[in-house]
Amino acid sequence: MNYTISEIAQKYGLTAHTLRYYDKEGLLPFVERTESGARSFKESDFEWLAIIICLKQTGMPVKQIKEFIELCQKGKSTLGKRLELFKRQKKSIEEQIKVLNEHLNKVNFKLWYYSTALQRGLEFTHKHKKYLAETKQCQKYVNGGKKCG
Amino acid sequence: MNYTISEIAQKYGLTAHTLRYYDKEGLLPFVERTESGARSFKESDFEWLAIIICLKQTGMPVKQIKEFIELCQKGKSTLGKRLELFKRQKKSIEEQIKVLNEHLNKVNFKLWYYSTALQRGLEFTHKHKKYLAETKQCQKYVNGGKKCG
DNA sequence: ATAAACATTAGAGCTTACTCTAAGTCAAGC
DNA sequence: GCTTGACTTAGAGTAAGCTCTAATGTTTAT
Repeated sequence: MNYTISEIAQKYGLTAHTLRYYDKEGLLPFVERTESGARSFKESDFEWLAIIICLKQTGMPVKQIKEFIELCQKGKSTLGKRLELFKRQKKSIEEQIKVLNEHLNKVNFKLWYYSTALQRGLEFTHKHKKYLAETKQCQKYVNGGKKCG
Repeated sequence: MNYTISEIAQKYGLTAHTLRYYDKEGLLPFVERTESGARSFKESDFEWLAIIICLKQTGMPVKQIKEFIELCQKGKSTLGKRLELFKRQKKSIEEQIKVLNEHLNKVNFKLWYYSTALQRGLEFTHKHKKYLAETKQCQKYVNGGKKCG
């Protein structure tokens, strides 16, 4: 079973434009063509697309994804390099998650701050003693006592 | 104690250019100036900078951060809107973390795949029975049985 | 007092990742 | 046979977020 570019675009939540752009950038060398030149995706391409989208969404630039695809094309002599690439990407994702969790704490603090302020109908200032005391308490709550923004 | 733009740039891992750009975009209306016109940051600006960087790193565009800063400038009548803003941002961050965790699974699978392939000195094909069996096993291991890539 | 090392501005330029347009080709249905 | 709609390409345009330049001014150190 073969698929057109717009079927694939829909399946992966992209546009046909974007897929052609990826192709032009060298991300889709595996995609075959019909006699008349139209791209013809097959089931075995799905895994490629999934990994491209994964790398994309974890912040890898298009150029670097292209390099990975090229490594894959070169055969098993590049297995080591590919392993290294994924080790780096794993570290990068873990770091991103860590940063996001820290920011989530900050946002939780702001949520607490604004909902408390709203409840009382007044905006606290940083000189407000009660605010300071409660801030400390909240900090304890949201991130185990570390200082937060 | 007051700080120059490059001191602040260094402290927050930005460039002076970027800080001026943020200022131009309306993100730093609280920054004061010296007699001669140079920006003069003070300690009370640190919290602003921290929250701007937090919103930035959690994917909020500069324009939207500007809107938040403007809300803050308008006083307590905007507390409700600010609360809403942070509720949305919290959801957004949680979604980002969720997506990254899913991708981390995919990357862990690739790590397992490449390190196994390297150990044996051969690249598995998808028709390889042993590969398929082990893929199933690995999938169980990395994400509790959900299909991955 | 003079040079070096900062600061300022407006505005141009760059990169990434699309996003769209124009002009054309091809296959299917009426 | 002709229209419709999906495909193709090259290449222009766009938006975000910087990044840098040029011209100028100010502060600091010798």
